[in-house]
Parts: sequence; C-alpha cells; structure tokens
Amino acid sequence: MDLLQNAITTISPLSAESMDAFHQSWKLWSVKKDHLLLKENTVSDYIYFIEKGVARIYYYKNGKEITEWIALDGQFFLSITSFFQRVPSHLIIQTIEPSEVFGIHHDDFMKLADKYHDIERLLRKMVTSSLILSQVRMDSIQFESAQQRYERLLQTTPQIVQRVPLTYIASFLGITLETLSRIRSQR
Amino acid sequence: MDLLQNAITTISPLSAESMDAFHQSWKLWSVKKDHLLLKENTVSDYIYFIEKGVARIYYYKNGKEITEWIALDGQFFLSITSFFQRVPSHLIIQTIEPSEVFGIHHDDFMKLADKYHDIERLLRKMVTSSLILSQVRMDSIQFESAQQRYERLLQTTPQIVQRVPLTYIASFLGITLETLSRIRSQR
DNA sequence: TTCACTATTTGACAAAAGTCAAGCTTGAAT
DNA sequence: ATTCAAGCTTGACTTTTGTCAAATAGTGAA
Repeated sequence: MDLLQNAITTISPLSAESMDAFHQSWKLWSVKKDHLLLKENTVSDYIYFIEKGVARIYYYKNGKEITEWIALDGQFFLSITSFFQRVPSHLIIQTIEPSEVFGIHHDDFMKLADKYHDIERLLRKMVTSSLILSQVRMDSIQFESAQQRYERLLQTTPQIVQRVPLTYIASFLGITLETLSRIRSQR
Repeated sequence: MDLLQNAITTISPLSAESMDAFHQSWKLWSVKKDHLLLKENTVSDYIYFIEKGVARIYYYKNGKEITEWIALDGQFFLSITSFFQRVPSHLIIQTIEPSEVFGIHHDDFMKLADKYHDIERLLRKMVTSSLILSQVRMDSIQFESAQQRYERLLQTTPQIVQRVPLTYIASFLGITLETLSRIRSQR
C-alpha cells in the first residue's frame, strides 16, 4: 500500500468500492527537481499528494518570490482558491527534489464525491483539517515572534532544514532571509 | 423565509426533504446584549448563525482580550477547532447587541450529514468557503499594513464601525487600539 | 446636571524586523 | 583543481507598530 492510500484511510475510511474507484483516479508522476506542477495564471485542476520528495508553492509579490507552502512527502497540497473556485491562480507549484507525485483532477474528484457519499465525507474532512491548520498558522503569524516560528518549525518538521534552502524557509515563515540567518546564529 | 434558509440555499441547495429535516434542527434564541453563547473551556457544541445583531468571538492571551472574529447579521460563526475536534475551547462567544441567533448542535448536524448526501455536501462547501476566507485573512495579516487592513474593513463591512467598539475592531484587525486611533485621525 | 465610568486620543519612547550593501562559503561544472 | 554563481552571513541604519502613561471625550444612572 502506498503512502497515499494510507493517508486517505487515516482521514476517513472508504468502502472497498469507493476506495477502488477513488484510488484509480489518482495518476502518479515521477518528476525531476524543479519540475513545474502548476504554472502561473492557470486554473489549478489538481489536488496533489507527494509520495516522495518535496514541493513548494510560491508566487510573486512586488517582484519577489513568496513561498506560501512547503510540502514534504506524505502531504496533500494544492492551490485552494484556484481549485475550488475554478479561477486562474497566481501560484506556482514546483518540486524542489526529484519527486513522485500523485494527482487527482478536480472534475474526477467532484464526480466521485457526487456519486459516493463517503468520498464527499472524505473531502469534507480534508478541507476541515486544512481549515484547522490554516487557523493555527494564522495565529502563529499574528502572535509569534520570528524566533518562535522558527523553533516551532524545528519541532514539527526538523527534516525541512536539511532539505530546503533557507531562502524558501524564511519566506514560508514570513520573515526575511537575513532575520532567519540571525536567529540561527544565536543558538 | 429567514436569512438562514436563504444563506443555506446560496451555499448549496438542498432537496425539500433534506431542507425540511435540516431547518428543523436549528433552534432560535433571542438574547440580550452581552449574552454568552460559549463559555471558556467548554466544548463548543454549536454552529451559530446570526439572524439579527452582532456577536464576537474572543479569548484571553497573556491576560488580554483578543477578538478573533466579529459576526454581523447573516453570518455563520463557531469555534472551528472545538466544534470539529470536540475539544474544550479557550474561545468565548458573546453577543454585543440584542440578537437573534440560530444554532445547530454538532451531533444533529453530523447525523444529518450522514443521512443525507446533500447535507454532507453543504457542510463541505461551508468549510471550503471558510477555508478560503481564512487564507485571505492570513494574507492580509501577513502582508498588509495596519492602515491597509483598516481600509479593507471599511470597504467590505462599513457598518461595523458604527456598531462595534474600536477596541474590538483594533484587536480583530490585529493591531492595538492606539494604532487604530492614529490611522483614523489621519483621514 | 453631575458623577463615575468607559471609550478614545495623544505623546514620548522602545522593540522587532525590514532594507540595503557588502562580504564570505560552498559545491557543481569545466 | 579552479572558478563562478548561488546560498548564506554580517553590519549599519530605517520603518512600523507596540508600550506605557496621561489627557480628553462620551454616556448612562442617580
């Protein structure tokens, strides 16, 4: 069984029939480092799951790259706004290691959610955990210092520092590279 | 038809049967100003909808009140973490005007979502819009100046300034009362 | 109308993080 | 092995917002 199927079952178990139909709708791509999964100003058709590797989601703001999310293996990722609202995304999704990535197309997912009640429930639970995560992150950005945010990251995902350039990590934490560098030198 | 039923239909239309069962599960309370809908350290059993009035969600952080959300009439509100994860909430929900508030109990909602596929879909869509909103707000907190955030609020919900004390508004915007006061005096 | 709050404004100063500019390090390609 | 570019560090200075303290305005009850 792959990480994906395991992740699905953990969120919300499916009947054998649903799981079969659902699992078949995911495609698997093996891509190189720096492969673009989503180009700027495109409608994002896929929810992705990273089986192996690392991806980052970023965009340009006043000419600068902002890293909005970093997905390590075992995580789902997508352009939330674009995927659900079906509008072009300013986001860019790129692998930053050679990776194996599963993806399911929006229309397939929605058709299955319509057909199978338990897939609709799974989707609801996925969105719910994403919402809870989003709230935690907002709280962190609003109330924690740069230092606290970095330490929280080290607690929750220590591997990230070995695998992802500091520029991306700084931006993901909502601080500058210089500030991150100063924080790191103080320990 | 009340605002609630209208809001539901806008998010995701229900069959007559589902709507009937669903609508009947909402209770309506008429409460005074400063009524507590959720006490600190309690599991939040309800999703609320404010038919008329204003409510605010807040909590204590280092002895200070932090206003996390302000709900004007026509809006749903709840303690997301507590409602979905069934853990006690540090949040307090309080009306700040005499209000009419609908509420549906967690267990009733879940039973209905299990029984009716279209209610599960409605719930999924509610959570999805909440997620999108949460992302927009995070972006605002991370990248907009105090001034920009206040102006955005004036654009989207101008009535709020007439109906809600500035202390709550400042906190909701993630700034201090003093900073808000300075921003307002500059225009 | 006045009192006693509570809400809001203003001022002086402090802290956290950003900006700009320069200098180091390091690892991959020739 | 050498070189060059990307990645990271360090320093000096600026900006935004917060903190603390005090003054002023507003409001409802006696």
